[in-house]
Amino acid sequence: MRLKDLAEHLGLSQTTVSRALNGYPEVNEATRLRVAETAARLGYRPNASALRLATGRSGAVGLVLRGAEELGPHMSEFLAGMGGRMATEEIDILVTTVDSYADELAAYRRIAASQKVDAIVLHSPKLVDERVKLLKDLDIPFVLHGRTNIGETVAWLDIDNTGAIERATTHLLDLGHRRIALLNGLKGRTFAEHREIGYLAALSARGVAFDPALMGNSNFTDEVAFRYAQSMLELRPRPTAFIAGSMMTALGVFRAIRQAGLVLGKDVSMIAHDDVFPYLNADNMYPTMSTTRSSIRQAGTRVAELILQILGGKKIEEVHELWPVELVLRESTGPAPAS
Amino acid sequence: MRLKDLAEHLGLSQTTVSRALNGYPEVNEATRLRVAETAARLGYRPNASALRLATGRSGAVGLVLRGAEELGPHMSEFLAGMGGRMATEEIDILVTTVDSYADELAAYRRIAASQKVDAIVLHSPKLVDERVKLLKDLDIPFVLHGRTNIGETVAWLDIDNTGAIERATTHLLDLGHRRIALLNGLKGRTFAEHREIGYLAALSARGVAFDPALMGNSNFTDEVAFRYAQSMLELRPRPTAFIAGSMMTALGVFRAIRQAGLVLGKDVSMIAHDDVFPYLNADNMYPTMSTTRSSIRQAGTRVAELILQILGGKKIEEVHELWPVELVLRESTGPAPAS
DNA sequence: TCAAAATTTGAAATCGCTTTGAATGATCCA
DNA sequence: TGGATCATTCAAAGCGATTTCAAATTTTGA
Repeated sequence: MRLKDLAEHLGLSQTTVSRALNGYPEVNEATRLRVAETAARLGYRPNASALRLATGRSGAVGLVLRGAEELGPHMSEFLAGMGGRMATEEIDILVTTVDSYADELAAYRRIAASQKVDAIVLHSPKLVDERVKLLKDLDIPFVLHGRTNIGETVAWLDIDNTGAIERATTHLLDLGHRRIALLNGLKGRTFAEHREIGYLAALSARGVAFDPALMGNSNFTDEVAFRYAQSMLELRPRPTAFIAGSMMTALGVFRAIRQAGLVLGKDVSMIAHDDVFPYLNADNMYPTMSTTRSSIRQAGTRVAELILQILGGKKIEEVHELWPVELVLRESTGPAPAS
Repeated sequence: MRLKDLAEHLGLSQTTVSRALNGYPEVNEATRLRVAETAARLGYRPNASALRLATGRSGAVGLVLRGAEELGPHMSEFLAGMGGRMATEEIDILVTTVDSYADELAAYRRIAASQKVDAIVLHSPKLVDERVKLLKDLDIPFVLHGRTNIGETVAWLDIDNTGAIERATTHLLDLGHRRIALLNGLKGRTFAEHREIGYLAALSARGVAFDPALMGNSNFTDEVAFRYAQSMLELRPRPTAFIAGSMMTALGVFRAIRQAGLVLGKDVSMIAHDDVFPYLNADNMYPTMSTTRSSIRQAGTRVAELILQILGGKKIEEVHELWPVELVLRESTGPAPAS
């Protein structure tokens, strides 16, 4: 069913039908009603490609993922959040997976040149990230989830990683812990660097020396976390507290603690960063897990909203949001054991 | 940069340039080279919308997700698998999220009517699933991940859930277990029903009575699994073995076992179904986890391949794949404790 | 050597929509 | 009553590619 067919069916011109459906003012109200009713009855929908060609808008936003690493639980939550918001505007999300960083850059070039999307969501930035420059050169609107390239004008939404980890660390220090391990994200990623800054700031504020052996940088998988925690627990004196970068990490640390014959919340404390996965709940762990909490799904929803605003004409220098992170204390944190 | 610009730049007609780029035979080899070189140098890419309109192919496949529940770790792995394969063909994945089942049906209608995708991946089928009929009516090619509507001609790829759980159950019976709990997926979902069939078959083959109190149907979250396992472990006689529907479920069961002061692999055995998440490894658990294993990411890759075959003209009645599932025994399974 | 065949190129139609600019008829007011 | 204004409608021109059909040029073969 094309517009032409519908128009013939109605005995009207394509022009009028198109206008009627798109809410232009210069069409008789009775006609509009008749058109709307018939279109609905016949299940007419404009052909997406034609519509895009005519309007120059693709009705989609792009998301490029390095498949293996990035399409994990964090991303799927974020995606769910974005999807919810975009769905209400009937905007699609175009997911492109690539294998390498070079491929990622090429993917942006391709997407931009072929005009497949109206905007892009950029994510997992490094402190200095050339993707920003590329997207600017390509002149395609984008919102960054995270922060990068201090000083450069970019639309972004980020959580206060520094503040979160600083508070968590300080809290552990308050409880008497002095050997506090940090299982952080990959070196170079902005969020990981920010967390490190918060961690170091808290330590130095109390005059506690930083021990590089107590910091790990890796992906957030329970496996790597297990290994890290295991070897850290063999140190003497061993750490009495862990700050885990994600709930997945927390699971690994958890196992290592138990395997070492220690009790979480008593011998060893832990605070994990909780991105709020619906299937992995800090409140339902045993013992319940103290966390720094920020819903990554909500962030996805909001990023979608920001994209819509930018497409609506809002200036990117006005689009910045730094979300506070709450510290929720539960059973996994306790006073440092007497040494 | 439009085709027209490129053509002018080259002093050729759009026709010739288009042909040269698309590998038509009737163009001089020297010309073709010149065109290809210039196009590459200038970064020309055909406008996706125009190309789609002209060819009638959208170059995308659709995936409709009920956001909240479905965009979890399983789906993101599957998506990563699909994405990898589709990327090599420069086919996009269009992710649409919806809130309800009714919305899902409406989404398919919309997608089909607006011709946004060339094919659809249908997933998470129920034993009887009206979405199949809808997609057939809409006359849009699709591949089903899973199975449904026995007897109906559909292209599908599924794993042998029945066989997997039957073997797992049988193995536990062999170890002397008689009270075996099954934490299954949602009632009505094909895979869950298939697993139940395998479970019941194994029990009845050994003359072990089925106890409804030992079966749970729910989503695969560690939280629900924890609750189920917790209450099952309060039964007397209590279950001595668990079959967990996923690795997330296993984590919950794990915690419940430990909370009850029991030891996994000794007091209680467990076999979990492992979809092979890169961030949650059965080999690295403590104790290591016995599993029925089948990579959902590989399934995604293969489903993408099947879609390409169908788009290439392969008949859907020739597209069926039933994948065997391996049983990998590790430390979480042991002989039933003397009662 | 010259008509026929093969090679190479291009003009214009097409895909299905939006939107510009013009036309039609109805309404208004002096 | 008649010119100006308003409200509706439509024909046709894009949007940027592919593809049909025709034309120009070269090559072939008797």
